[in-house]
Amino acid sequence: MLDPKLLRSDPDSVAASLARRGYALDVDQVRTLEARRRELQTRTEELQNERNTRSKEIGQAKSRGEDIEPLLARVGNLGDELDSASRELAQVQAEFEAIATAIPNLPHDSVPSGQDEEDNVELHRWGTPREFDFTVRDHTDLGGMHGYLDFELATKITGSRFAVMRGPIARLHRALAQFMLDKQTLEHGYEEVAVPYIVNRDSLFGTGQLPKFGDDLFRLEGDQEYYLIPTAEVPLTNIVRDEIVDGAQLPLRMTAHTPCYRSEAGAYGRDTRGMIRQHQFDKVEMVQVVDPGHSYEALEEMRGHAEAILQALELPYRVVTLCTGDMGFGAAKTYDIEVWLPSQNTFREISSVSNMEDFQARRMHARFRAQGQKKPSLVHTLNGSGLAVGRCLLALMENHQQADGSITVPEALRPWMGGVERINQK
RNA sequence: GGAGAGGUGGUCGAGUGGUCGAAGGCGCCGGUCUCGAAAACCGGAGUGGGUUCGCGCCCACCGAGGGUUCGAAUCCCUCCCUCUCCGCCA
Repeated sequence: MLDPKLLRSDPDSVAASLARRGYALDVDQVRTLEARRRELQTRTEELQNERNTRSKEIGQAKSRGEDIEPLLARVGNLGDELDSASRELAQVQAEFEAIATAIPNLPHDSVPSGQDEEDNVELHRWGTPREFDFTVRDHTDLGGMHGYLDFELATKITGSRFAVMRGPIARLHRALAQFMLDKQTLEHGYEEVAVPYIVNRDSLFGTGQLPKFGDDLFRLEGDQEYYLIPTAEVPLTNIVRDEIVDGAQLPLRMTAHTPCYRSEAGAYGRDTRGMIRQHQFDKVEMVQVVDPGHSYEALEEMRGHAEAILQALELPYRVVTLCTGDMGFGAAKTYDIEVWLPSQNTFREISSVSNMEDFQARRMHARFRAQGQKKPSLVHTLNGSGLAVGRCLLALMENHQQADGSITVPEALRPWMGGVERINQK
């Protein structure tokens, strides 16, 4: 959520900034609502003041043993007037709120303008895609050779966009997650957190998935309004919801390995083959809660934490700065890390690292108190994949495949694979 | 599933219709003392919002939402949550 004060005081420059990301803010509507709000709020508060004053007088008169009848008469229909005024005010405020919570974050000045992924700007590349002297198999074929990766089975058990992994591939998947967690906790200073995979509406509102993007979520049946998490960003970031953190404790660095559930509504027909786009996938997520003065340093740092995983796994990748049109709802700036996929002869997203600035913090009322500061201020929140485990698995299979279909385990990963150097096809 | 207890400020905790935004403790900030610190003592400070150039003034907030009343932390209703015991269970 944007700062409502900014939205009120300077809707024109807010609109200009939003226009960069293709969002048309109805400035006239904001102005009209704001004028009405001001009028109604002033009136309501005046009436409340009057009621309070009169009631106090009655109380005092009563305690002195005086007759309160004349005072009661003076109250008249104050209550009715107040009622209608506050009702109208609540309505206008709700309208304003509905508009405000649906507005995406303002892009940072350093974010390139653009419409879609075509306009993203490459920052740098790492590694060189391998030259293969045999016909490259994609991960679906590699995994399918001996039933280590079975999509048909998953379709029977559940439906489309699910996978069953078995044997060495299941182990490789597990090893990757463990490796990533250890890297983030032992080398990059994150605290490992185990979180619920089911969250409530408030949490999803806090990180920005609700109210606008409910279609992308799996909602559970039952009395409670519960949802499966689309990413560990939700439970991790909501740790600081409604909290005032001691400034000395910042930055908070937290990581979690969780499954992620996405309905992928609107993605029909895209990436239907293989495990690029699944309803359920594992991810190691990084979240930082930082002092606003340091959030862009933290963003660069987190990008490095994600890159370190790919480097250790010897997977070529590139980093792009998302353009204004391609950024997520709550992000002020986002880097995507895209891993090389030989079968597709292109780079595919494997991590997304974003600075949300105070966008989520304002929705969550996540604040901190700086040393010696009287007033709490909003924190900045950041999140990034470190990394998507499923996509990492398929990237590893494809990039490190051999002519016979076996897969070389990168050296850095072997300790998590019990020393296994190569996954043979039986 | 059954029975009970409870949700109050950064935190703990008092408060059952009228200057209660709320005692007290802890923690925090400032001061005195000290070479410095600790202790002790004195003082200060809730959060959000409106309005004003500003001092300030005003409004809301005691889990959430309704209701009763001139007036609600306090009474009534609905809901949510937490804890304890029993049952069941990984």
